[in-house]
Amino acid sequence: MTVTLADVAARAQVSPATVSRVLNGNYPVAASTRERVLKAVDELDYVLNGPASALAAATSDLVGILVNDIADPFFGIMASAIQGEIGGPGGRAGGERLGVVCNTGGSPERELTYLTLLQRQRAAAVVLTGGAIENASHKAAMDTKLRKLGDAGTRVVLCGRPPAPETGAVALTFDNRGGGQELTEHLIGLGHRRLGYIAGPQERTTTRHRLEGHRAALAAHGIEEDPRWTVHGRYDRRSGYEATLELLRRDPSLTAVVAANDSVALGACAALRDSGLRIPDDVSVAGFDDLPFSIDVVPALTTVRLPLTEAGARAGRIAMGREEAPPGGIAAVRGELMVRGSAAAPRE
Amino acid sequence: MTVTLADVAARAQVSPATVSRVLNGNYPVAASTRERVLKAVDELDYVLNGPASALAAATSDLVGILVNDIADPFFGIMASAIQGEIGGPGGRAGGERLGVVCNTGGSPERELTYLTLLQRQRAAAVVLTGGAIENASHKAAMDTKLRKLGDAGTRVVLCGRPPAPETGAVALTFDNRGGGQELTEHLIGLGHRRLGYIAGPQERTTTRHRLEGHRAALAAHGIEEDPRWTVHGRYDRRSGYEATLELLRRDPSLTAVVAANDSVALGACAALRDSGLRIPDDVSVAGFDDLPFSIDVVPALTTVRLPLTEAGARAGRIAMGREEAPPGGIAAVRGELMVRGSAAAPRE
DNA sequence: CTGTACATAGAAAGCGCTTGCTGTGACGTT
DNA sequence: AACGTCACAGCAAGCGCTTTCTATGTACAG
Repeated sequence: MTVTLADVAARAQVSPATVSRVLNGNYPVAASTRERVLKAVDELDYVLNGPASALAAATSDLVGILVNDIADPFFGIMASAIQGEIGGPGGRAGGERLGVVCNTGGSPERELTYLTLLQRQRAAAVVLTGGAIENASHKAAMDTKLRKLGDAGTRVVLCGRPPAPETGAVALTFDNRGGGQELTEHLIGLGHRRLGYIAGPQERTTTRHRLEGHRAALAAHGIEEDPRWTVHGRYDRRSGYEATLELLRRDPSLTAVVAANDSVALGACAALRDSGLRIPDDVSVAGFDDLPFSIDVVPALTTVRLPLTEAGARAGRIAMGREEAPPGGIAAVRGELMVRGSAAAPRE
Repeated sequence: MTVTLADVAARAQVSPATVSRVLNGNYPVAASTRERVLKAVDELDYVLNGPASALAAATSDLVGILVNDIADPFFGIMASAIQGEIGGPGGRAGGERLGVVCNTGGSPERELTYLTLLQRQRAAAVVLTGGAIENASHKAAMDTKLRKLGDAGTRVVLCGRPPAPETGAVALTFDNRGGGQELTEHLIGLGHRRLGYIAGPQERTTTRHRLEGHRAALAAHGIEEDPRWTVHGRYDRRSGYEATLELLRRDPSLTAVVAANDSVALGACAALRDSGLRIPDDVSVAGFDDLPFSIDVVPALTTVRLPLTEAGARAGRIAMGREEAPPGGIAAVRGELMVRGSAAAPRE
């Protein structure tokens, strides 16, 4: 029914071994033989049996990409960049690799489940994106899993995630703390003294780091933070809208709103506008990430640019063994402050 | 080094066959035995070897999801919904399935490559989302591939794609044509007579169908279309911005702009605003898809709601064999006109 | 008390591929 | 002229699992 290696071998009048070697190209095969084999492959329309090959070779050509929320461009962009680096040559077969993105939905269980599934498939590499969940037992379980994956020969890369020492995973970490600090310092430099902050979900490293940066900036300038100025929410637009309304309710004298990310910032803008406030005249707004739409909105968003595409591509290359891991297995990726129209000096 | 089925069997004092049966749960095993096996699995921290199992059983637990652009929420939402339905029970193992999303980037070659890779992995199912590319030779190649996949036992589902008869694939098709027509008719009903249209990329079925619907509406109302009123672009915000500027340049008397999708519509809004035009007072804007942010922008977008989540979930269920395919293997999914603030009667 | 049916476990034959090792001619060397 | 050397090609042993078929023990009926 299905065409196998043996069929191709028979047709090309060679042994299965030879066919395998032609397909994998890691053993000398005479040009004429190779040609004959390729012709047979073509004529028979042969498709390699992945599982069989993975079993025999003890590695597969699967590369897993874990994301928190596939519907969020933040992850979409990274996933896209990572996938872009997968599929080129570099592996045993010099062949295509199947880059697969797995959507955890931010759930710790699913994160672990996917890792097991990937482990089961003997994935060639795994890239984990986005912040981690701060929960001791989950972190321990993850670390164990990552170490096992690594031990089994799967290359593990963390992209935009805090490092996990002891697991052998390479980490490309976003400097969320530094970015957050720089952003808030910019606002303070503009003259703002009463700044609302819309944070992401609790228990996520990204949320905590950005918030810490924000607070460090306040502290550095002797601004005492009012607890009412911080609201937690999700990393989406709607959440930004609601949180802003809440912030305004708590303290209408706020002159700036710093959002956990650009989507949230967009929601914040909408809420401010709906409340009859002008941006940046009445209230300044700042985001984080610099997603593509951020330069496009009105007014353009002051934000911190995270090199999502570059970091993703690099993570992909490292995962493919095409680029060396940074010294120590850890590299911090800095954000860049993008000064645009949504933030200006407060009135008078 | 790695723990195998045999190790578990030895530890549990049973045969490998029994362990396999416990794990797959499709053969009677005495409760006490099962317990012993599971205990051994746990103690040894055993992880099934996917490739080996796929080889022996001639099926794998991989489910492929093909998307055009993973960074676009349109696809992200569908992918998310599809994946949500994967992983539950329903398969031979009652076990987890690995839902993997593959990003084609709209490239015909990559589409085909991914399909081959999935075929190679003996995927359990494949869901293709988004419009197809209108190119005879590519379509033929795709159809051949899809038929082969189907013949090999892979369930193939098209979600938001035109049907591919003869391939045996189940199709859930969005009624882009009907939606486009209804939308434009709404605008005409409001009194608009000069409508610009920002279409998506040429050669995509989605683009063509929406545009056809738009034109059908114009024709139905005896409006002769000016060729200057249509501009083609990509399905993103920036493209909408540029196309709108172009439209305005060509004919400043336009009273409405219909966009290929919501992202494009957002870009259009920005361009209009930057041109000093108010929405909807000076120019009405309409989108398509009703992505989450569309209700949230200012003014809220009049658009056609496509039940992305529902359709994706249904496609996922069909792919998993958890829901029956629609009669004839084809179901049309209708869009729903969402009347909101971005479109109003033209002035005077 | 024997015979038949049933429930459960094991033996063993692959699934389709990779790869270490073993030929086997064709060359080049002394 | 005899003998390494090399470049290829083939043999065959698995990789770790599933599954058919068979064996065994137990229960129940006659």
